Amino acid sequence: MEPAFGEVNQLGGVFVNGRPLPNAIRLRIVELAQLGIRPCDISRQLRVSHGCVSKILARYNETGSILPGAIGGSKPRVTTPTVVKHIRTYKQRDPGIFAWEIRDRLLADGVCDKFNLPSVSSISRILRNKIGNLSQQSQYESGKQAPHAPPQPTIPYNHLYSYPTSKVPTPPGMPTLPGHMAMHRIWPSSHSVTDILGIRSITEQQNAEWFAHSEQLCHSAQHPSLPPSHPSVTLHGVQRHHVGLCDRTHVAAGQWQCSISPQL
DNA sequence: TAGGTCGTCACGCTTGAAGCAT
DNA sequence: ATGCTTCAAGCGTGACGACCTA
Repeated sequence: MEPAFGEVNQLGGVFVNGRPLPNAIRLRIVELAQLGIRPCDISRQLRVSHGCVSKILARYNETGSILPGAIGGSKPRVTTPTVVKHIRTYKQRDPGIFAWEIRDRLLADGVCDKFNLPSVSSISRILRNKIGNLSQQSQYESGKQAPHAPPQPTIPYNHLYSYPTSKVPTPPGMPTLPGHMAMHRIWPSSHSVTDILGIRSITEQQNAEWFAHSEQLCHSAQHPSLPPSHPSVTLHGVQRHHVGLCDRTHVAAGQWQCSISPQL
């Protein structure tokens, strides 16, 4: 089956319906806005719809993060963290316990009522997916951690996109600042828009244009306070120098690394 | 007044967890 | 136990209307 290679919007930009824009573009939107460039100009320059630019900027202003939200899934209607915790406890106390027994105990202990009681299959899934390596984990724990095979970092529920584990996830409690979100992350695996679209070369070229163009826009934009050649831009406490804001050598759509060092 | 800008929303789409069926 | 379906979340686009400016 031939995969869909995205669509082209009215501005000539390539997008995948239903999928978020690459982080590189999202960051560019915020950066250009920080430079004082108007959203309509950003929209035209990045070939992203005005509504999208507006939405991303609004989200950034509200949350301080440019990252897209977690797509898919549904709210934990029954298997809440508390329920999972109790299931884990039951399993630890009695490794041979059956799913239906766990279900009964959840009800008996008042952890759940008849309305939010997980099904047996749900409990089985929890046991398999979330507590499946319990015995292995407890071995590690009892043995003061295995020297190798470090445990996966606990990903908070409803986390944003799970990025490849080789990349550093945003620590819990740490605000998702542009500097941290850090474009050290790459776009999700096979769903990478740039990979799907095969637009890396395009976006690279576009980025080069953006840098050149944004420089012009810096001059033309009503932002006289910004020195045209080496503006210092602060993104939520993350100050960056140089017009490009990122090392050009690091620019590659979807794998955009910025040399950002938070100013402490 | 015309053209540009901006915020908002409906739409069609993707995604993934929960729940159900086999 | 496994595979399928359902559902709810988020995505970007495109269009609309209100507002602003020359």
